[in-house]
Amino acid sequence: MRTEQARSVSRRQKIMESALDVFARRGYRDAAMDEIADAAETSKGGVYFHFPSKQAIFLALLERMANLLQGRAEAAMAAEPDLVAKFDAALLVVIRTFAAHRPLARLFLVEALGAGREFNQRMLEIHADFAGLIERHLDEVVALGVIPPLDTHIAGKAWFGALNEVVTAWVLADDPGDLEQQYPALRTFLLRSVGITISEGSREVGG
Amino acid sequence: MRTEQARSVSRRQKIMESALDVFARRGYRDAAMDEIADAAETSKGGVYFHFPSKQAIFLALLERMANLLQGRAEAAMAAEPDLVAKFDAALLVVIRTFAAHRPLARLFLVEALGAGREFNQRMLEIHADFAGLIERHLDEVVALGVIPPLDTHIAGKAWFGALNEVVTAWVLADDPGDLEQQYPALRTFLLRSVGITISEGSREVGG
DNA sequence: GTAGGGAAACCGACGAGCCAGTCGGTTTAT
DNA sequence: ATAAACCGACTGGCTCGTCGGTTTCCCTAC
Repeated sequence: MRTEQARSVSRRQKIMESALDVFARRGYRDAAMDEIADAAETSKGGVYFHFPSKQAIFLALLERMANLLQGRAEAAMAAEPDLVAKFDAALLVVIRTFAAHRPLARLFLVEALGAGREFNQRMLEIHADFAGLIERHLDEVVALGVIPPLDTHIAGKAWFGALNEVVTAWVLADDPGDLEQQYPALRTFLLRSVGITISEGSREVGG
Repeated sequence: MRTEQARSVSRRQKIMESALDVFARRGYRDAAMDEIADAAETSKGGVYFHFPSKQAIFLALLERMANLLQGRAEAAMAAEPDLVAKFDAALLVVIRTFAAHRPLARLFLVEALGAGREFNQRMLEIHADFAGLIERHLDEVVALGVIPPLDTHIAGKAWFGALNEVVTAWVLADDPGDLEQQYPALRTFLLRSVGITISEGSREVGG
């Protein structure tokens, strides 16, 4: 009973890993269920035993990624006392997560948008969640008087958009360099946009 | 001869309009050539007489849009003497263009990303072109000492990304309001990010 | 410790639908 | 008459999801 459940969970996991791989390689539309099944060393029927549809696999992958990112970012922020340091930690965590998982980043940032109407609503929510997270923290910082008042709603969206563009460009590049190298400049830019001016070297990016 | 060419050109135009409509309604993958043909009041063979493939139609649409936007933005900038005013004009033109053509904006910002690997490269170039345009103008402004030095390369990308996110959210929203209302806040945000602080009312948005 | 029953997990051929692009033939304009 | 423009049935290929059947696993009874 216990072992059966465990096996089922691990099969499910394996299918998700394989699906991620195939989706990342082919894109959502061109990923065939047969190929996902092969990659997971099972059959199409086996895949359909664990997931009701192709869409469901993709959605599950999307949720997992969103939760992972948001969880990591919030944990990183919680661990830092200083407000600017909180921000740095979150930005760095997101950039490093994407840097370490380019196919996944591609899936998340590129394929998901164009995969079909069914996914747009969910993507919109995910974007809004992240932008909202930023917005709330900015509100906090404004309330404490650390930075001058500003439209935090648009700032949240704009920050998210800026980060999104930088990572997306890296994802699509033929010869992507090290994404993390873009962190200092992006950090400076974002901080300045809300009225905090800091010399770039004030925090090391050491790993 | 003259009339024949003119007819051919106008047929081509009509096919592009119809294709834009169908692509915007269904998305690239789900848009059938038969439907495009019907919408253009012609047949599939007729469409294939004017375009070699489905991809080619989409690419033509993409180019047209990119040229239109870039042309309008540059013209708007050229017409303004003041540096900040140039920026305002360009931003406003882009926002208004998208605001007036939501389906087209959807196609350009959303569908194009997931339409297939063939389009990613072109999209990357288009993004880079716009970011580069911004970057060059920022360089100019920095050189004149109007704003403090900064990494204009990342700033170009970030500006583009911020604008992109705001417009994309509007494109995907169930109940999109007036995009142009987001202009003042976005403008303030972007200007502040490069070290220019201006009260929001310093330029009216009147149409 | 092992037989056997039942359920969970798995398999893969098949049905059914979809659609880009082709091509031989037809219309229209000059 | 000639060539550009147009038509639409058809081909070839693809793939999601189904379903009847098979295997593997676990648990109980003896």
